[in-house]
Amino acid sequence: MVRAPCCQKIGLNRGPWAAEEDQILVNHIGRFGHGNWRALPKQAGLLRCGKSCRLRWINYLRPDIKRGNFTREEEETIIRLHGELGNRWSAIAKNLPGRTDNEIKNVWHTNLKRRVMDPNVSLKRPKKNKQKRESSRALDRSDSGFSSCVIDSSTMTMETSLGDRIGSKLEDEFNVSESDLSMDFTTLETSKDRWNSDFSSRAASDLLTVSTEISTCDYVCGNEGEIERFWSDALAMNTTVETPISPSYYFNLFNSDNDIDFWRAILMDTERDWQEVSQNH
DNA sequence: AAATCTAGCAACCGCCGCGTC
DNA sequence: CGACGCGGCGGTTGCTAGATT
Repeated sequence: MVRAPCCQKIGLNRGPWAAEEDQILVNHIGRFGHGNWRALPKQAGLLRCGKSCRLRWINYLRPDIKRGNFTREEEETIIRLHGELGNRWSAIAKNLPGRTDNEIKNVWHTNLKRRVMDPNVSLKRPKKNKQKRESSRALDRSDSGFSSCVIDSSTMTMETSLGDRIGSKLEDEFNVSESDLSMDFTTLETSKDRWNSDFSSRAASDLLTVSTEISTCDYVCGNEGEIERFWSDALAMNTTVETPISPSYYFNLFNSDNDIDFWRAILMDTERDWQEVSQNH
């Protein structure tokens, strides 16, 4: 007896997922879980095969997925584990929380493999203003932009999972030079002097509204005197402090985008999480 | 400005291993 | 023990956006 195909493909949707399909899948799994992938699409009312649903959930919709560019540490881990394990992507993924085997496989083939072949090859910078596919933008809940702001006696480092998006924005619109950004565009590090002389007037209130626990109030960088107060408070602490940045910061940063609904959705989705983190901080 | 090339990555395909009957 | 069903995995494809010519 010939084994039945994994799904009856006639009449089923293929290709990129629509926002409505994502929503249905998320809602269904949220309510009932995913005990049986094959039965799930029928139960949920999706015109997809079970495999497609499983893949979409695991690689994209799962709430614990970490998006954004891979950090240098993650890349080193992949290279090291690939040396030990070979193309066992799922085994490698187990060592990188929030990353999927598919994503690791992609980053290996598009970037890391060449670097391993030729260590002299430079790190490729992410594309500027890269747009996600329409279907993928629909429910980009995991691209929260959650971040940290680390302040020590002489520098401020902002780190973001928004990767090239924030990097491109900073570079293009606020005259932040490449030297101030990390290779993967996830980190902006600046000295107090450079911040004051080069960034604060230029970036003004568009750039930064940092709401942190160290402050007990908001620093609206760019307003007269606020940046000085920011640094004087930071310097007075004389310690390294790590706190989350409010998603409002990103909303302010990107609020000139045409795709305002997209960013508003991210804001709404993450503000709640951020408040929880802040309360526990 | 248009055409072409390239990189990134979501999604598909087919095979495999394991559990069940 | 073998057939079957299912989930999981790795290889590959093909679409899209950005870069280059």
